[in-house]
Amino acid sequence: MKLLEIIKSLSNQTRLDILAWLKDPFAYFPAEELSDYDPALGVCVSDISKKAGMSVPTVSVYLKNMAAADILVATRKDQWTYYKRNEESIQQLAELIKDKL
Amino acid sequence: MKLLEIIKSLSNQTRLDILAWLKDPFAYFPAEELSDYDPALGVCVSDISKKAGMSVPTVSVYLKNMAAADILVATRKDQWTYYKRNEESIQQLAELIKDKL
DNA sequence: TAGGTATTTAGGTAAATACCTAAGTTTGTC
DNA sequence: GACAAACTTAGGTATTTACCTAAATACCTA
Repeated sequence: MKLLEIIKSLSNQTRLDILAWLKDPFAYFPAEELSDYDPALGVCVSDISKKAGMSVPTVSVYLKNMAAADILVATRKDQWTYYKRNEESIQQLAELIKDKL
Repeated sequence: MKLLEIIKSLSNQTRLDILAWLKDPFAYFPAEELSDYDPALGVCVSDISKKAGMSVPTVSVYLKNMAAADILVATRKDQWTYYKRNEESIQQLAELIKDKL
């Protein structure tokens, strides 16, 4: 668990927002986009970029970095890449801050 | 507690290191600098900058930002500014990540 | 008031990050 | 194979951050 990498992957508002949106997709994404939502997969890049109001490439890189830091998990399926939160990592991060930081 | 501000105040290695050094000053600072160390105050700017191997102004700004984010507490005494960790804030941060992030 | 030490503020350059558009890749469908 | 949809990679500009030196401020002591 590389603390600095994680912190950097979280150090802008959009990235923090994405994490919040993915915590409860039904509260933040339009129902029609979630018609076949699978919690094991998460939400696809274009839906997230739409929600963020940013270009797909920008958001794609954000997500990729967050996945590299192990805060998100990416799953490629057909032509989509889905992202979901890595809850275990997030809890580990909390523990690390609590005990080690 | 402004999460983004806190995260930004922690998003470089030196700042993380400072937090670690202040957790156990006797393990990281030369004994002679700590001859009248007071845990209620912490360590002064110039000692921290020496330990970091960076200029005093650079470290002064780091410390100031971390204090603005409430992660450190600054105390001015005579011509020195001492910094110590804000343990309560750090625990709050851990809780926030655990429950809200 | 003069001079010294500790710190902060200002101002500058270099590197990193934020975003975009355009171009390429992957995968599915006709 | 041609085309479309979703995504990634490349490449560019603008803003932010890193870090320095120089100058200003604060506070002590003679």
